Amino acid sequence: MFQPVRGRPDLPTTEAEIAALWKSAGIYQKSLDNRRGAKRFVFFEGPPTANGMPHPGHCLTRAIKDLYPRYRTMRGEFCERKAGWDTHGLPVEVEVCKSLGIHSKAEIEEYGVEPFIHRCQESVWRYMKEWETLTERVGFWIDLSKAYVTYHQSYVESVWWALAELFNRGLLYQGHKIVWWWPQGGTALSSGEVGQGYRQVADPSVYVAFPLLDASGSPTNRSLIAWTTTPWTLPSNQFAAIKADLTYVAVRFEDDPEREYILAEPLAASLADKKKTTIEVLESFPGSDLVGACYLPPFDCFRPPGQPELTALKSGDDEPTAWRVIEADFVTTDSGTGIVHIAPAFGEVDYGVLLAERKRFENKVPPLLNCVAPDGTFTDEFPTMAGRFVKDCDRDLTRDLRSRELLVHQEQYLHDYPFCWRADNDPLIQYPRASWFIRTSQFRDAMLANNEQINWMPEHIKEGRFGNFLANNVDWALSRERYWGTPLPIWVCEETGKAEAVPAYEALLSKPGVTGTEVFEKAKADHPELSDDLRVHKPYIDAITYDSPFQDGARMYRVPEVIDCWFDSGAMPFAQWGWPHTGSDEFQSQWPADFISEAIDQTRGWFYSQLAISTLLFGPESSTEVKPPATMPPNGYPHPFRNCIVLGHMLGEDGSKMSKSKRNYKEPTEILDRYGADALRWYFFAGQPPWNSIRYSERAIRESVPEFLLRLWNVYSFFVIYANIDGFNPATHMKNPGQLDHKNLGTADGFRPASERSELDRWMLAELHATANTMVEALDAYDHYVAARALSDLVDAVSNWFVRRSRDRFWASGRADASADGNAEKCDAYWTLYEVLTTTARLAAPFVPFVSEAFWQNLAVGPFGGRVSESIHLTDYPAADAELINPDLARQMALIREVASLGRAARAQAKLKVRQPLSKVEVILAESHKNDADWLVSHADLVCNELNVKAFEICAEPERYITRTILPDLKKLGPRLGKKLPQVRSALQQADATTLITAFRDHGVATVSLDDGTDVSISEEDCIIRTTARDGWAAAEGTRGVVVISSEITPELLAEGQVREVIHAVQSQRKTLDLEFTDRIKLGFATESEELRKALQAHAESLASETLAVSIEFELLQNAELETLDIDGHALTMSLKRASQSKAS
RNA sequence: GCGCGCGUAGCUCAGUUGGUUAGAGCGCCACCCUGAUAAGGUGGAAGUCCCUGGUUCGAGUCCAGGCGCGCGCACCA
Repeated sequence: MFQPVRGRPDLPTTEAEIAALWKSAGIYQKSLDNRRGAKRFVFFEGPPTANGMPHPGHCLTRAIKDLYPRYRTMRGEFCERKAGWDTHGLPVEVEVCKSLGIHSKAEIEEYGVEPFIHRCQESVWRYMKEWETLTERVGFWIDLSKAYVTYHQSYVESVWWALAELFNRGLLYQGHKIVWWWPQGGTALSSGEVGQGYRQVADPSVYVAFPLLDASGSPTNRSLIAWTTTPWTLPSNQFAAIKADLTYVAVRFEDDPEREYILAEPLAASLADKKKTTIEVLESFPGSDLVGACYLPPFDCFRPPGQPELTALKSGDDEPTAWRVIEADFVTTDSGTGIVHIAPAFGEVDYGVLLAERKRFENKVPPLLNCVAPDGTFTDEFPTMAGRFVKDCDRDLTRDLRSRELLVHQEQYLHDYPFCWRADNDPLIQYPRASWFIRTSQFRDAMLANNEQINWMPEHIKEGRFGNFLANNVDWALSRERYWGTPLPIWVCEETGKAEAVPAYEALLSKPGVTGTEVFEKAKADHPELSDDLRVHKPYIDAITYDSPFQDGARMYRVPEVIDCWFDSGAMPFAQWGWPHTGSDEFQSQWPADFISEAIDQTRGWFYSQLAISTLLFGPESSTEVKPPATMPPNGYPHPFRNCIVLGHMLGEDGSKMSKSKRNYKEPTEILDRYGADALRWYFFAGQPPWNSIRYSERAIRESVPEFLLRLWNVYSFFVIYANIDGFNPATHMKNPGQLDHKNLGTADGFRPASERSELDRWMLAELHATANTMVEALDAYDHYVAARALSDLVDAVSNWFVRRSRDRFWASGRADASADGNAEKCDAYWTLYEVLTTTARLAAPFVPFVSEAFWQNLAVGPFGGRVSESIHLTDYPAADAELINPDLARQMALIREVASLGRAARAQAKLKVRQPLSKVEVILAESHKNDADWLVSHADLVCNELNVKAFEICAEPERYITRTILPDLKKLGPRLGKKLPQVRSALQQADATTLITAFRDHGVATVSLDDGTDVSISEEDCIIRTTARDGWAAAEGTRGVVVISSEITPELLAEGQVREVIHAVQSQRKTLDLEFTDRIKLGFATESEELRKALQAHAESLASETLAVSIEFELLQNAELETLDIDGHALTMSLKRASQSKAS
C-alpha cells in the first residue's frame, strides 16, 4: 500500500513534513558523507549581510546556489557548502548610528568607540534568525553551523596575511589623492560605493567673471567667464583652463555695456540667449593667446594684494604659481564657456593640473589651495563662512559674487551627483586625502587574462560589463577612516615614519616590547560575554604598540584606518578557512570554485574583489611565498572561480525596482506560506533564463504551478489511487532495488522487459530516457532553463498521452501482479508509470527538492523500506539507458498525436462533437512523413478510439481533399542558386505539382525552365512538398499532414451517439448522487420518442456495462432520482437508484 | 556623455549557424471530458517581431543610425 495522497497538493504542508524528515534523519550530512572522497565540486557562498532582512532577490540567489550543488552531488561529486556572513562596514555602522540617533563621526567618538564597536558586533546578527529560516525554507542546503564570519579573528588574520603580502610586495601604499569623500562620515569611499549613491539633483550653475590683470597687477575691464556647478570650490580656485586650438572671442553684452568678457566662440551665443540679451563680438583669437594671462580670483582668501608674485620655472622663466590661464585638453564646448575653473583640491582632473604645473617649477612649487576642512566646513582661511558646511554656502557665495558684480549669469543645473550610499542626504565631495591604495591597476592585464578564462553566463559579461570594468581599473581605495571593519594591519614608527605590516595576531604579540594587550583583557573582565574576536578590532588593537625596529627607543603604532569590507568578501576563498594560518587542507581542496552565482550588482562587488585579490596574490606575477594550492590548473587560470551565473535583477509586481516604500512586492514568507518553496523555485528556474531580469509577481508564481507541479502531482495521485486498488506492489520479490533504475526493476515480479511491453510503454520509457539525456547535458552546461523545459515537456507527455492512453489498462479487471488472476498488460502499465514517476522525481529533485522527496518517500521508501536510499537526495541522478531511447518511435508517436489533434480540430470545425461516432477518418500524410504511413495504419484502432470513429485509413484519392504545392528548400537551394532563387521560386509556383512529383518518382530529378531561358535541374530533396486541404471538407491540416473526417451520420451512428449522450448523463447523475464508482445502479427511462427508445434498447448492453447498471427498464423507478434530459431534441426522463451496497472492487 | 542588456500576441516570455506558415504559458472566446474531477483536455481569435536605412536570392535573427526601458560607469569642471 502506498500512503493515500491528497487530491489537491498542499505544498507548504508537505514541505514542512519533508523539512522535518531531513532534519531528524540528517539527510544533508548523509548526502555529503555519501560522496566523501569523490571528485569535488567546489562552491563558494558569497556572504550576505544579516544586518538587513532577506528579500525576494535573495530567494532567487539561494535557489540557484542550491540547484547545482544538489545536482552535482546526485551526479556523484562531493560538494561541501560552507555558509558565510558579511559583517563589517558602513552598512552596520550606519544602522547602529540610526539606533543611537547619532550621525557624525564626532558623535560616535563622543559615544565612545568601544561601546560603539560592541553595538556593531551585536547588530550584525539582528536578522540572523530570519536569514536562517529563509535559507532552510527555500530548501537551500548549506552548512550554517560552520559559517565563516568576516569579523572572526581567524578570518581577520587571513585578511591581514593578504594585506601584509601586498604591503611587502609594494602593492599596498599610502597615496595623496583626490578621493570621493563623505564629510559627515569622515571617510573616503570606493568607486563601487560611490556608484551606488548617484542621484539627480538641481545644483546652482554660475558663470563667474575672472577679471584679467594688467602688467601692474590691477584688474582690467576685460574678464574671463568661468562656469561651475560647485560655487563652494571657487574660494579654492587656482587656475583657469582653456583649450589652445579653440577660438575664443571677446564680447560685450548689451545689458552690461561697461565690461568686456572672454569665452569660447561656439558658446558665446548660447550664453547671450540665457542672459536674454544680445551680444557684440569685439575680437576673436585662438585660445593659445590666453595662456599665461593672469586674473583676479573670485575670492581673495589666498591671494595677497598687489602684483602677482613670480616664481622660478625650470625653463628659466618665472610665472605666478596660481591664478593664471593654463591649457588643458579636457576642455570642451559641450557646456559652460570653454573656460574651466580649476580647484585642484576638489577634482581629480584639477589635481592632475596641479601636479603637472608643479613639475614645471624649479624649487618652490605651487601649493594646494584648500579652505575646506575634512568635515566639509570652510576653514578659517575663508573667514566669511568659516565653520559652515560648504554645500550650504552656495547661495551666500552666489549672492556675494553678485554684489561684487562678478556674477555674469546664474541658473539651475540638473545633473547626477553622488551621495553617501548609506546616508543618502549626505552629499559626497571630492577631497584630497592621504589614503591607502592597492596597486590593482598594475595588474590590469593579468586580471583581464584571468577573466578571459572564466565561463560567464551570460557570455556578454566577460567582454561587456565586467571586461570594461577591468579595462578601466583604477587603484583600489582600500582604507576607511571608520571603526567597524578589519583593521589595517600596518604599524608605523613614531620617529621615522617607517611602516611594516603584521600578518597575524600571534606575530604581533611576539614583537619586541609589545604592550597594550591588557586593554582587551580588562574589557573582557568587565564584560565576560564579550566576543574574543573583538581583540583584533578597534579600539583594542590600536592599544597594542611595540618597539620600533627602525630606531632605538621609538615605538610602533597602528595606523588608524580600517579597510573596505569588499576586501573582506573577496578574500573569502582562503579566509573562510583561516588560511594560511590554518585550514591548509581545506583550502587545497576547495579552490578554485567550480561554481558561484550572484546577481549582476556583484560585478563591481564580489566578482571583482575575488578576482582582484586572487590575481594579485596567486597570479603568475605573484612572488607570494606561501604558495597557492597544488590543485591550481597548470596555467594558473581561471581563479578563483571557473563558472559564474550572473543573475538578473528581480523586479517588483509592477516591473519596476523592488522597494519597500512602494510596497510593490510580497514578502518571501508570504509567498512561501501560500504556494510553497518548490513553486517559487520552479518559477525561478523555468520561468526565464536566469540572467533576464525577473518579475517577482504573485500572479506569475501562482500561474506557474499548474503547468508543472500540479500536473506532476495529479499523475502521482492517479498512480497511488489505482495502484492501491489493484494491489500493485513494486517490492514483490525484487532482489535488488538499487536506485529503482530500469535494470533494477527488471528483477521484480510481474516486470516484463520493455521489449515485451506495449508500444505505448516503450514510447514512454524512450521519452523518459531521452529527457534524462537532455537534462544531464543541459545541467552540465549550467543551463537549468533548458533542462526545466525538457522536464516540463516530459510531464506533459506522461499526463496527456501516457496516462490518457493507458486508462483502459488501469481500469481493466485483474490484479496488477503476477498472480493467477493477474493481468500482464495492467502490470506493464503500472511498471511503466512507476518507473516514470520515480525517475522523474529524481530528475526533478535538484529543482523541486521537497515534492520529489515526498514522491520518493511514498513510492520508494514506502514499499522498500531500508532497501532503498532513505532520501531521494541520496540517490544518483538518472543516467539514460541508451537502449531504451527510440527516435523513430518518438517521431511516430508525435505524428499520431498530431493526427488525433487534427481530427479533433476537424470535428470542432464541422461542429461534430466527440460523443457522436462517425464512420471514417482519412489521413493524407505530408511527403516528409509518408514513410510512416504503414505504421500509422497499424495504429488505426488508436486513432479510431481517440477520434470516436469506426474506420481509419490513409486516403486513397488524396487529390479529392488536398492540393500539393512544391516549394524550394531555401536552405538547400539558396547557397547553390543565389540570385536565381526568386526565379526558381516563381517557376515552381506556376508548375504543376503532380507533374513534378511524377518526374521525381520516375527520374529522380525534374527540370525547371526559368524566365531567362535557362534550365535548372532540381531533385526532390531540394524541395518541400506542402499539403493543403481543399475547402468544403471537414478537414484540418498541420505540418505532418491533413486529416479528413467523414461528416455523414447514418441512423446507426446517430443512435449510438444518442446512447453516449445518455451514458454521459447517467455518469453525471452518479456523480451528483455521490455514488462510489463501484456502486451498481438500476436505471429506468421514460420517453415519447420511439427512435430514442430503440436506440437505447439496441445498445442496452454497452449502456449497462459503462454505467454499472444491473437493470434497465423502460418505466420510471420508484423512490429514485428523476432527471429530464434533452437528447438531440428528444425528451427523456431518467430515473436512477443504487442497486445494492457498494462492494469492494 | 560612455558602456552593457532589453524591446516579439492583452500579460509574462521562448525563438537554435539568416530560410518558406514566428511559438509557449497565462488571460480571453467556444467546446469537450466527467472513474485524476473544486482537476483534465481540444479548438479559436489575437503579432507593423520598436522605427528607419543597409547587407543578402532571403532579415525577428546580421550591420548602421534613431527611439523607448533597465542597469552600470563617471573629469558634466
